[in-house]
Amino acid sequence: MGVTRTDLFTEKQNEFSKIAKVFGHPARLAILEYLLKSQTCICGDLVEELGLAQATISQHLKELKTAEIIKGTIEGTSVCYCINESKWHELKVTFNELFDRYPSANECC
Amino acid sequence: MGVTRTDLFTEKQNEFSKIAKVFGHPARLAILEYLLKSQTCICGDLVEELGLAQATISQHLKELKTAEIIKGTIEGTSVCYCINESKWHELKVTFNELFDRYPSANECC
DNA sequence: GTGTATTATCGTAATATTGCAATGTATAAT
DNA sequence: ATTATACATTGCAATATTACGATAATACAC
Repeated sequence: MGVTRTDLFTEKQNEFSKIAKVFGHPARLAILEYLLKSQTCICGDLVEELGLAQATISQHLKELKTAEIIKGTIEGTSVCYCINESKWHELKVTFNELFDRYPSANECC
Repeated sequence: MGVTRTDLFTEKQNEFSKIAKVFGHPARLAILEYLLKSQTCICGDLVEELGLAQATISQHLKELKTAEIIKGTIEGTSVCYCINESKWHELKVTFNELFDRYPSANECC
């Protein structure tokens, strides 16, 4: 017990929840918002921007990269991060597909 | 250590991540999808529908209710659940506000 | 009242996540 | 080659989440 029963759910449900979980931490949201705001790739400033330790930021960046929400390209001694545009658009569609499934004529409470 | 540093982030970031976290579990997604599909309130069938124990379902329902994503109205001895329409629409807007923040002219990697 | 059905809550075990110091790795500059 | 800089990784402690059996709590039927 204590382990998520992914076997009980559909592939889609597991995939979606995995992505949602990445958005489910304020540090990762802060990173994404900073990348959105900066209009370009960010090389390193993140540790100063957020108040977290370098190791912690690195860990969050890794999760964002694993989920393919951001890309990181090595630029000399630093790494430039930016949002993965195609994935970002894909996510917008995915989330909207869920939200739009609300029935227009719902006879409910 | 081990505790999310909510103090470092904006109210909005903390709120958003809290909602995203609710979507971050396949069982809760499965519940929501079932509610979307059923077109009306569901009284209890959820335990049979998903393969999880009653206590576990109840716990997930509680989190969905706490986040105000669903409503539960007592109907005799059972409880009828349905999606909170206004919150649902609000969430769609909130998520789209994030996704639409991607700069149209991004000079990036 | 008693019994039944339905859902909530409690207690607890297993696992996951978060955060950070310390250390490792890789590139650049001198 | 040495040093400095920027990140990544490791190891660990604190906390959170997930799951479920057992046990309430509540409403209904009788």
